[in-house]
Amino acid sequence: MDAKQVVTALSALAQPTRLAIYRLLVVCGNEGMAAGQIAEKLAVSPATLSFHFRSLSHAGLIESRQAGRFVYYCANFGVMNEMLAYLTANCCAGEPCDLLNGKGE
Amino acid sequence: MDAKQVVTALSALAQPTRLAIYRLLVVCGNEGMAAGQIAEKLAVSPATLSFHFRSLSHAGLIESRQAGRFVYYCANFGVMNEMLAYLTANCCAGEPCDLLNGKGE
DNA sequence: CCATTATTTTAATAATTGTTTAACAGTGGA
DNA sequence: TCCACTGTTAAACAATTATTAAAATAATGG
Repeated sequence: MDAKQVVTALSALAQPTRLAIYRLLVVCGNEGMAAGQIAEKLAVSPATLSFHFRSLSHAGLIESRQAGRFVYYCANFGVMNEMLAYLTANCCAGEPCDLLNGKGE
Repeated sequence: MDAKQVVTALSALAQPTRLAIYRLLVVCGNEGMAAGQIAEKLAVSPATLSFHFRSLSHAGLIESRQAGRFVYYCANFGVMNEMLAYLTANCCAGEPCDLLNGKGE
């Protein structure tokens, strides 16, 4: 994962509505949740929601699947893991440190 | 850490120059690096750099200390850890899962 | 097929953000 | 004190982004 992709992912999450969408989907796990249900839960208009889905999808943070009339969205954990790895990699020039809760070094 | 703080932190990192600054400081560890050295390394004008420092500082992601004429900046790992925790918390409704590389549940 | 429900697209507007230039403010040495 | 060095601040501009409403597309069941 390169810097550009990380910026795309961070930008996608750096917005209150999109962060709320993502958090909701993280909790839902692989089942995901239908777009309409998310709209209702977060009190966001369908058009606005769709706009934000696009941003999160483009970043690879969420995925969708159609089921009947409904479109289910779910979080893609792989991209999140790669992003976290990028942010914390090579901490403290590789020297032992306890700064990153066991993720560093 | 609440959603608003997380959005602030994510926004701060969601920009190529600021992400580069942060990555550089993560590698530097507690020593940090002087503003001028960062400007040179990243080929960014002092004014632009200062603008971005402000954003990162406001988010709590970096800290500064004056040493003579120089201002040293270093990463604040605590805020990063809190942000990561927020993003991955309560994954899959708390059910066992391997989606978040051992950080979930 | 047609009516209904669900979601996306488009276009317009308002708000936010990044960069540049120039001026300003500390620090330390001559 | 004066001066060079470091870094910050302020104002102006260009570019990007979020939101809304309206129209368009897609899928289902009668």
